[in-house]
Amino acid sequence: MNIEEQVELLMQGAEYGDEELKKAMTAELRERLLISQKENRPLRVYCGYDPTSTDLHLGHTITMRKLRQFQDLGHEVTFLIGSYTALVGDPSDKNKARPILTEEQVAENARTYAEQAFRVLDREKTIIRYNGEWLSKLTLVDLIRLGQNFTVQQFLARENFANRLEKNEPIFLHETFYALMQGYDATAMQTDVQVGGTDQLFNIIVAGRKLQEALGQKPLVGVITGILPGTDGVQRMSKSTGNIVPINTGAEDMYGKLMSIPDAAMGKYMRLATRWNPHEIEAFEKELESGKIHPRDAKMKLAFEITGIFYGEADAARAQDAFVKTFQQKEVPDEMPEFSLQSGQTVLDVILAAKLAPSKSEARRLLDQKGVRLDGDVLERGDTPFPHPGVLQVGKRRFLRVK
RNA sequence: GGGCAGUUACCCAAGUGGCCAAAGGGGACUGACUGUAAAUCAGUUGUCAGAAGACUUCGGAGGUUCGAAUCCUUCACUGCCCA
Repeated sequence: MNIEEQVELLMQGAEYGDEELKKAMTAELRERLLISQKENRPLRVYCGYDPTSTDLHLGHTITMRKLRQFQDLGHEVTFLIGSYTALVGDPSDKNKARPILTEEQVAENARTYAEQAFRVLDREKTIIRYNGEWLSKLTLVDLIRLGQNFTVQQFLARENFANRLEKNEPIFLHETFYALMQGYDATAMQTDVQVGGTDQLFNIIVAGRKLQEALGQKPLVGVITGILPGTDGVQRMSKSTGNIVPINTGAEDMYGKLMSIPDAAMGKYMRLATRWNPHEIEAFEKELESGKIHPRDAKMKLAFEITGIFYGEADAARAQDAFVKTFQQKEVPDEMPEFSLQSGQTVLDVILAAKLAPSKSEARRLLDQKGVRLDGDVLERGDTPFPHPGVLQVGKRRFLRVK
């Protein structure tokens, strides 16, 4: 791959919210890649992760995908665990301050976090570090010196602080430390390139670069990945919005969730979550536009690709198969939980006992809405004894083999 | 430290004594249709009861009242203004 193609790939899906900044970063990246090639020295690339939760979703992995691209091009990638920054809680893109975690929680989370990350990253080529390594050594004097590089106004100008100020929501003093700490990470590792989401723009472009300059280092290139919309296709994927594609709930679930994204969101998913390069995506979109490829089939290909990244091709194929059978041919899936019918149990009892609905009222509602079927026939009543063994379907997706 | 405002269901948000299990929006769920768990349309969305109905819920705890999400006291948390 020549340098120009590399730049194109590495900037795929990047968003800066400002054309000038994007141009500047693209130019700096090109320059660094050229130097790297000439000096035969890999670039030092990192992205920091705060192990504030253990359940990763697809949105968490887009920066990992970006790191992987650097890895595949032979650069040195550090998976930085924000063991210390997590103690502060990143105020970025939050309308509320994050809860502060204990050191034990952070350590525990970090382990599971890294484990899941290796489904995207190349384990052999990844350096794992903890920023407590250097942050724990900073003294109060050091912190004061770092603080001298910034003004309160710079922080207040940040969108998320400005928003909170506007809405009369609290901004805690310790939240301002976060950017300083993250900026210090960049200097401690003598970073060439830092990857992060748009919510990290300030931390990377302002804090990181500025501190590096102050300490006599060449300011890093920030690769700011765009936002991956959730399954609703509009809002950013996040747990609190409830629109996530979890990466740990099985191939079938992932495949299905991906098939539920709106057609319009496919472009973002291709650019941010797949292994496809810019040319492949362009060609793919052309086929889609010209009608050569059906949107449904396009989405299936996309779902297959992403599921394959996390579970391998074999499992992705099985998931696709199950999806086609269940939703396109409306067949009953091969595998489903089983339930042994006990004498005297009513339809409601079975639904509840098998946890197909959270409460009796909910189960009744499903019955009323004709959402409960036994071997394909709609069950109208819930208070009657369970008719006969068979396949019980609740809604479109929940199946139970009653014996 | 003083004054004022706020805390409502998964989230946002209306409600200022009975007509409130609580408007509206988002999300979620179900059905129809389809190209798919896209889009669109319709419906549902506290718990229990076959139903009539009963019970629990509006930051926590007490109280006033025949009756409280709504009034009072107090505690906790948050914001604003003043110091």
